[in-house]
Amino acid sequence: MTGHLTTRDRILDVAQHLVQQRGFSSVAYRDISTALGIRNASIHHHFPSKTDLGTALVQRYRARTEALLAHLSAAEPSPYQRLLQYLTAYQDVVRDDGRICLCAQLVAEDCVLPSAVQHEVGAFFALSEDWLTRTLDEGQRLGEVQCPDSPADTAVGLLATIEGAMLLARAARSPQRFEHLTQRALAALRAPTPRSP
Amino acid sequence: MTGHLTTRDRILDVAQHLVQQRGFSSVAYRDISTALGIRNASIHHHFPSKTDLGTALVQRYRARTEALLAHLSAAEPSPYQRLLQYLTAYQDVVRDDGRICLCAQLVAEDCVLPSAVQHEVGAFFALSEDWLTRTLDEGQRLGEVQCPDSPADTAVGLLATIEGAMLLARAARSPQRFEHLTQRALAALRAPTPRSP
DNA sequence: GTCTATACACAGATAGAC
DNA sequence: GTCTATCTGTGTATAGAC
Repeated sequence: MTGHLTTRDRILDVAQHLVQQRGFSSVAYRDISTALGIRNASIHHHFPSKTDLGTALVQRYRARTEALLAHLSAAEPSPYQRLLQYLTAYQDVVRDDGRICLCAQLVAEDCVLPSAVQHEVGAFFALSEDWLTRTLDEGQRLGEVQCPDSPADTAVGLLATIEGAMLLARAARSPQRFEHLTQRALAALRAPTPRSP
Repeated sequence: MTGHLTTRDRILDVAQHLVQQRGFSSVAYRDISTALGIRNASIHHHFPSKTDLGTALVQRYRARTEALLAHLSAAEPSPYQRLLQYLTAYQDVVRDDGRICLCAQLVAEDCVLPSAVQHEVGAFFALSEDWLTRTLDEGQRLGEVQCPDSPADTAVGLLATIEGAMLLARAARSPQRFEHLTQRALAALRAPTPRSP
């Protein structure tokens, strides 16, 4: 369905990839334009200021995440499987070029970001937290999941572990570290099967 | 014992504070010099290049952390209390001006850092992980702590939660969020008291 | 919508006087 | 050890031709 991407979309794609690696303030127009074989001025035509670029970046990221989470909730009946697939999405990112969650990267440089970007980042985490809370809650009611605390507290704890695991995996230069860490965290929440052998 | 700080030390103090807020690449010589009422050239006299400054910064941070952990191990007999005091140190940082762990901040901009700094950051996390592992292990042998997995795996999970909690607290602009999150994570590791009422 | 050319601010860094 | 003065590179941003 995506045979032809507009220049605007290709700018956002490259920019997101680079920001996930280096951070917003360490990505220059030059980096994006050379990667695309265009000129700086072309980027400014689509995004007049860097603030505009940053804002579009997080807005798209949040909207896509929102869509992914809604899709998971609709398509996968098992809450525990939903959580596994949620993790898989992040694992794919971490495995690729030392990237991490866009918003984990952005929140690290929070105080030098345009306020519009700051607010979108906050909204992203609130969104993730809500979805995790609802999913854990449903999983618990179905007997698939066992939360040590309330679903809401467990959700924040899980989210913190996931975001922190990206940092540790990057420090260790080991994407595997992220996978091990998060899978263990999720396994700890699985309810014991009612009565196996 | 610290009535008079050398200029070098004062530069490092201000620089660390700023880097913990904004990140290494977003801190300029200008920021440090104006904060101290000196000139850029003076900083260059003590740290010829920014790489030198960054390296000295993480080296000192790691050495101080090493000293703190050694002190905790020596001064506090209860492993669980040691963990609580470890958390307290981070809580003080998070409460102050939106700062986070220096190395959490640095690892976010890992790929734009001088390699000497990168390696020190890796060493910091390895150090923290080792100490947590030993402390959890001892706590488990004393019956104070109950690890869901091996002490080593539990230590990495705890460290990830702590580092991630800093990011979430910053995004939510709520230092309290860090405290709640980490205290819950630690409480989950406390072994049930043998036989209370 | 993309280009060339350029303006302007600020970064890190160096030379040399005091 | 700190200063003034200056160099050089790079960043964002704009004007205007095609």
